[in-house]
Amino acid sequence: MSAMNETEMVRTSSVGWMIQRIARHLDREMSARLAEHDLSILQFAIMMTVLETDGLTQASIGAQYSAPAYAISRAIDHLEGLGLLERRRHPKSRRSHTIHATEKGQSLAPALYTIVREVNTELTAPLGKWDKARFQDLLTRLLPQASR
Amino acid sequence: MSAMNETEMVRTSSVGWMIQRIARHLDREMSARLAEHDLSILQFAIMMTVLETDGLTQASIGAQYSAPAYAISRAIDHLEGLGLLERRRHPKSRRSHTIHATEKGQSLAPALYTIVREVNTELTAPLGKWDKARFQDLLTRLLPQASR
DNA sequence: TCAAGATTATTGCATATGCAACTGTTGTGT
DNA sequence: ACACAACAGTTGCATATGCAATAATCTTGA
Repeated sequence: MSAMNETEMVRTSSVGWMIQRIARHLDREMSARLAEHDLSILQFAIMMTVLETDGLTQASIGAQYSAPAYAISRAIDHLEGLGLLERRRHPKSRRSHTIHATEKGQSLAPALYTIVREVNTELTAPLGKWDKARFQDLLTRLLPQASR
Repeated sequence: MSAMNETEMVRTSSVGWMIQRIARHLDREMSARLAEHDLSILQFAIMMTVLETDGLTQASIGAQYSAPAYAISRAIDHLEGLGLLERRRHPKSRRSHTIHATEKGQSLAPALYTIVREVNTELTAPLGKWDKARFQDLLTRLLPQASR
């Protein structure tokens, strides 16, 4: 404790600081792997969302990540340009679209799953099975807060 | 398990996915509070680093976050413009600078500490004392990986 | 010693991102 | 039915960011 100034104390005791560090590493790792498919992280996240639930509106996709509407709009422009998704008219409302994965989009799924699994495996390598489960549980308890 | 497709399984079992979610929330939270001081998150991180260790070179600051040199360069331009830091000639090498907090920079420290503490308190609110310590320990074990 | 390569920092340019304004549509209250 | 507010999505513009090229300096090894 003798050689530690206040800044260091604030930093080393900060859970947020550590999470940011890890997240930035994950960002770089994911970006590097997604570049091969010409996808940004947000575009990837949207693909995953649409693969999980077909036919969502842009607004409801955005709500999942608290992402602003314009970001979703542009990301879907890109994904539509790649032929992975398509906008269809909403059956009930003329101002919204429903978003659907194309054949090509669905065929990309396995590659995306692989990326997620690999990055996760690498990240959690230092943890044993028990610790990993515990960690996952702790994160889950923090998530609802983060989604507000 | 019946109503869960593969995408959902990949997502919900992904530690990285959860960390990203939490980190984005933290980003927004921090950015909002730092905006008042006209600081980005990187600029804030650099301030913290310099407050912790005075006289580092830009390269060594960058190494802390695996941040590219140009990002440090421009962030320090900004911080110098605000009068929080200053570049001085390195005593041994004419191509590097040493970075120092000004009076004004040092006087900003308490405000920065407060922001870190508040955001952390809010984040870890759902955890009890024991869980929080456990969480911190787990993160610490993942960090070395993330720093590579 | 000195040429070749590595290091430190900066900058021009293209792309990405955030904010605010805009269009078109739907909901609400009178 | 109508005016007005709220909502879904898009886009122009300014700023931020990433990449590659540059300049200056230092290190290394023949």
